[in-house]
Amino acid sequence: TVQLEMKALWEEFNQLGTEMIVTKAGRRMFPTFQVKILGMDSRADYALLMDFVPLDDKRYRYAFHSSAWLVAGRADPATPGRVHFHPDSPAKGAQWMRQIVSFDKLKLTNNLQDDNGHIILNSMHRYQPRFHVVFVDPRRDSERYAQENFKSFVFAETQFTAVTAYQNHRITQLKIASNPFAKGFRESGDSDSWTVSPR
Amino acid sequence: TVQLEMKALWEEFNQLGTEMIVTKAGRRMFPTFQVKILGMDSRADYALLMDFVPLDDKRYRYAFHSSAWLVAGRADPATPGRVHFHPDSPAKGAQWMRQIVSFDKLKLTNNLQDDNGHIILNSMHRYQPRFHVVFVDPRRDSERYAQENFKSFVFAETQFTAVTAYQNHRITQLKIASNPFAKGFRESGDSDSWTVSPR
DNA sequence: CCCTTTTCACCTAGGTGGTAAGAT
DNA sequence: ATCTTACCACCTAGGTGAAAAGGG
Repeated sequence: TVQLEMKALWEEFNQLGTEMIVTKAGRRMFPTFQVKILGMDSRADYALLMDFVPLDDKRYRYAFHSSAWLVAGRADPATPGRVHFHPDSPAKGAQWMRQIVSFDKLKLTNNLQDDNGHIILNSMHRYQPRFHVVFVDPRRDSERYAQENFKSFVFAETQFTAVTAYQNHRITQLKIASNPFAKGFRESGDSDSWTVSPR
Repeated sequence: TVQLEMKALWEEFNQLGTEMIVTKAGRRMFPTFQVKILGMDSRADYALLMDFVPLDDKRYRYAFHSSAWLVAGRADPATPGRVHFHPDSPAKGAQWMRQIVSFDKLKLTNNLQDDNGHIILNSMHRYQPRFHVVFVDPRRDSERYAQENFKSFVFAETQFTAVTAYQNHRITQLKIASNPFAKGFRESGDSDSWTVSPR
């Protein structure tokens, strides 16, 4: 079983309509996708990875006057469907379960020619992150058991719209309030209410 | 075979008598111990690690007037003989050989009660870093082959004296001139001659 | 008009030796 | 006297959204 970390924060973003910045150089996600894993075989090897699937076949635009996302037509041509392996992969179940697994090295880009292994997404499109656990099968013909050695997890509250600049100002405000790296844009209270516990 | 990186810099320090700071919280080495590895089995698993052995059974003090290290008696009681595994261990030979292997997470401490897995050394004592390659033997009774699955490398130019504060001012100057993190203490030329290539 | 790119000040996070005070 | 500790200003390295400029 897998538990999503910072679930309350994800839900707060999701309620407003989460946006994630994509840049040419690659931008991290915030909130960071982090999970707590239980029930692995401590001594077996696993690889952990993520990918992103389109939530629909549409392109969106943001109507500022009504503060709402509108369908703006059919989706652009699909981007190369990349996968991000957690850099500690492969590792023993015991190591994965020891602490929260954080995908903070994952970056999103809109550069179709990206050469850094980042996840390529279309801006103004909606995506659903997926998390996959692959059991590294020691058997010779392990390919044949690919299905049973593969488990996927989807958390609906992590879906988002890719953007090159934030559209919904309330999303911007929540990012500034909750991401430590954006502290420079906080004006007032600074209530610390969303200070993220380290690692 | 194993090649020591930044060999010229190590030799320049060694000629003056290298000193490495030890602190309660742990201090990195500078220069960083880095090696290029050749001749591994690309598909086999290896663990890479370092340890530190006393160069002699003596305690030293520094005579400022003569700018020389003098023997100050017998060594203090030996510290716990710890080992530092490279954090990427274990990994395939191909991955180790792909690029320079850097032990930049290794830290030296004088705290006998250290709880962070750092290397514990006695200040004012001389040490020789050692580098070890362990072949992860897939055989069941691999312990019996420990000897043949183990290779050690010693570079005499990396030996040093552990200190809590620099003694030889020329060592201080060379550290300031060659360590990017000490750039704040450079006064003049800033010739960039010792700028270290990244990673 | 709508969206993207570039640059920037302002942060987090952590590695430097200097310095002065502390310890033995 | 000799060595150690704690704190500091000053760096490296890199993650933020704002703002202005760029592109179709």
